[in-house]
Amino acid sequence: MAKFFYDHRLVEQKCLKYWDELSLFQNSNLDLSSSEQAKKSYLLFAFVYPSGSGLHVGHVESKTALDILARYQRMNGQLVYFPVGWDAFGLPAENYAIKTGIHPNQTTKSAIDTFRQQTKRLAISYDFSSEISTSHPQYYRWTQWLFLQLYKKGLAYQEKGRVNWCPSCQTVLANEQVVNGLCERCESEVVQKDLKQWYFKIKDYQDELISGLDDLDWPAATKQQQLNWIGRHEGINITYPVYAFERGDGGEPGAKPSAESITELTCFSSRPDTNFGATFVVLAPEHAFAQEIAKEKKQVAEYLAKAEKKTELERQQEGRKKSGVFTGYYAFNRLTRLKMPIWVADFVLANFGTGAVVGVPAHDKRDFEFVDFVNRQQPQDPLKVIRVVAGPDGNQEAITQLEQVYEGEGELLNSQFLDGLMVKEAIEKMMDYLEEKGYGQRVVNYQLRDWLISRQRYWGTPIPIVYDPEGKAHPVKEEHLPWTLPEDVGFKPSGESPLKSSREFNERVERLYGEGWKPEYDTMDTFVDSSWYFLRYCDSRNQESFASPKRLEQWLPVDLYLIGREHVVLHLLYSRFFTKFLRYQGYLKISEPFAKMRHQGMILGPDGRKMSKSKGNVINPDKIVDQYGADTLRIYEMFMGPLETDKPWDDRAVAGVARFLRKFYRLAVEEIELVAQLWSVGDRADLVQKLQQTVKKLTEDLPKLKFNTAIAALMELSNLWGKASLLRKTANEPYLLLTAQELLILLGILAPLAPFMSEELYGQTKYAWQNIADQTLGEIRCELAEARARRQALESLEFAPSIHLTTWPAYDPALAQSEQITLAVQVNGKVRGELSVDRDLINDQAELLARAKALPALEKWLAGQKIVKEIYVPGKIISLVLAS
RNA sequence: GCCGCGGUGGCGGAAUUGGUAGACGCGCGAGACUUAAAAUCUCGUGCUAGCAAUAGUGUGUGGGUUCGAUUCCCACCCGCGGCACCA
Repeated sequence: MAKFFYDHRLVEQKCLKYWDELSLFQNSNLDLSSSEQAKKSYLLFAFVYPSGSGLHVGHVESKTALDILARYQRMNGQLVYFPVGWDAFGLPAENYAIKTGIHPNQTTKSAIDTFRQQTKRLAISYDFSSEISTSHPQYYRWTQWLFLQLYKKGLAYQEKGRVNWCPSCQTVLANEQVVNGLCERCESEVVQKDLKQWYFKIKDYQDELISGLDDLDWPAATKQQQLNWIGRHEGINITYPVYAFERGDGGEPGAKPSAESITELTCFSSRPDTNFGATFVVLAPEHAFAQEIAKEKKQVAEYLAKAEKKTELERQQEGRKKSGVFTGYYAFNRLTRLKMPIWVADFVLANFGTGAVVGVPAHDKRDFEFVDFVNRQQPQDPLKVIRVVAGPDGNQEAITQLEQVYEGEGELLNSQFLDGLMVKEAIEKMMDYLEEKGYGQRVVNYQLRDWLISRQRYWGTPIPIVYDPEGKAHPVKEEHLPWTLPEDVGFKPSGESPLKSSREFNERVERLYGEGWKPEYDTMDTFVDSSWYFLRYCDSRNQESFASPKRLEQWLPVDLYLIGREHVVLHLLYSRFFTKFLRYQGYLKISEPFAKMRHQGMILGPDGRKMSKSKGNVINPDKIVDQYGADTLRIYEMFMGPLETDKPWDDRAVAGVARFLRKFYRLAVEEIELVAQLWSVGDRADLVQKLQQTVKKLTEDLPKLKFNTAIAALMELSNLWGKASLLRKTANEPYLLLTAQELLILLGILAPLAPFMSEELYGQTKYAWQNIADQTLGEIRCELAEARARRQALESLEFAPSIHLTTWPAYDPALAQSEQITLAVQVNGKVRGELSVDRDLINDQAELLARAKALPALEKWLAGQKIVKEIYVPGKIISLVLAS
């Protein structure tokens, strides 16, 4: 029985060695002729950070999915490029170095080795000949080159900016490392600090980053998230003159300002229709006018100081609780002729719009909350609440409580020339009016900020900038690239960038640029590394440029990008930004890098929660491969459910997949033997039809990434095959269930999913049938003439060196259809019977209706009833409607 | 609060230009093999009633359109993900 036992360890070892010898799928031909170009397929899997803990079952899912597609496409004659690389810079390796003193170079290298070996073990058909790593000088020299191009065009600039600072770790933290206002690592409170930082001017491309989304085949949710992040808001900047009224002086409706205006304030509003309800103005603490007032007014200065000191944690804990201070100044509302007190409050954001807003408490919850705060403080001089939009039911009552604040659509009131209009029209009319009067100007605002790329970290790409003795920044000369990351640094956190401690780095700069020159000590955000890697893949060994124009034109855009949802905002935005920039510089012809994108779901622990070491619910893929083999792991993960949803792990279901593969193997080996021994084909019409249907199903499902249903189809086939095999065992004379050709078809469709087992069975087939020529005809139990013919047929079969180099089997649509069709027969919408007929009759409505009505099962439903309507949906259903 | 996604057996999930709901797998039950267990194999398995044929019922809830709704429309409930004082 040993020959029916699939020894996955042995087979996998053998196959991996064999594929290595064949260099299977390595050294992809990247220079395509124009006729080949139409068949190119560039498949991209999200860049992997090679962590110390090795490959995760989540990686296995997405890598396998793309691998199946890659193999399927190759078998269909497409020219597939499926590259691999490592997002090797980053914090964990550096933190590990801080803890242990082991250099990140070393830990990263060994982590990559582990990942590569694990990936190969899963038969992921990457082209390892083009492998890249972001920490390799031949990669990051081009990251630096990209920085320099941006610098030349003024898109990389330096500015003082707010950063998250962990006082305990003595370092800057990325936003993602701040969890609820606390440092991710040591849980101390994060403070804000002003540091001079490098930025990329992504805002220059904000409109294109919106419009570019239109034609992409991306999940709608992903596009929406990009849009939300960019946050485009149309509105109007309204300018108000500012006066220093005394309390109680003038400023009542209709009153004229008693003095000349001191200055003007501009407020951004997307709801100018409500301006007749505006009763105050609020400035962000960082607003220039607020800063100016602080010089003369102690209270304001104190408030600004307090706001400045507020940590992210305090801000979050406060929630929507309002605070603020009165400036003593008033803005004049030229529409209502009302004086509007100017306050400073930290609920207004400095970096959106103008940093100043006009308060309409009746129609904005935040404004109402602020009024609530102010009127508690100074009940003798309350801020007013004026309703200017009626509720949906025409409700016009005064607004005195937060719950009544109305932000929706409705009819305008108390608004002079806007009265009676609906909000949408009123907005337009008011904007026209304000522009005409010169009180305002239409503008568009964005939530998107420029990209802060400086990191006070060691393990990253050095920023290629040097400073002259006066402290002025200069770009590193291109001939000095790669601007190598020094190795002689201390890892103990000192509050300064680790690069500062490198003697070699400082000496290098003085040697190359002159005495007193200093290097930039910061490194780049690792998002910079990972936002152009798909370009480098096109020509990853090029020494003269980041990739040759020809290669870039041939392979871009990426045909399918499979990526986790966690990268949906920043990574994609940055990659698109670089692509657009390089296009404008003439390096690229495409304006969007990823034509089609899909997201894999998360694989959850058996308890249904996210896998994590602390929860102890992590599944180690290596163990599954050891126990069941790589094919089982691959197929199980594809069978769990749709690729894009989150799915919990189930150990018992893994065993189910292993059972399926073992059974398939046993049946195939059995059949291979018999094909070599005998010729008579038994009764197997069902099986042949099922085979055809299965080929059809896989041909349709695999390109759509619907692997779970494809695998279910294969299981159905093997169930049927198993039954037929069992039946054969009871027969007197053995017969064939599948011919040689049919068996090869079956192995062919299994190949992308189970590359090891299919290869092994293909090898056995080849061996058994090639040796058949040596057998004497006397051993073959059938008619001599037929035997000759069959043997010739077998000998004429051509075998490729590997099943993975064979062609995807075609199916015969006619054979895939069954000769009989089954129609459901409904009476008053309920299924009451079934009608089986020859397919030929499918369009013979009269005959089918007659037969349906004659069904015995329907007798009791139709007896004595009158049929008022008869419906026939070809091939599907017959519906009879009775008189009620 | 806003945006997005989803809700189908004991579990993972199939099936949507509206046409026999529950494919496939897990689990469970029964049986075969075995001294026995494991493994393997066979049969059964939405729920309720019935020995059974069968009938009723059933895709988060309520309503609507239709001969017919998991699928379309309206209202609501619940869960998940993202953003969050963006004026």
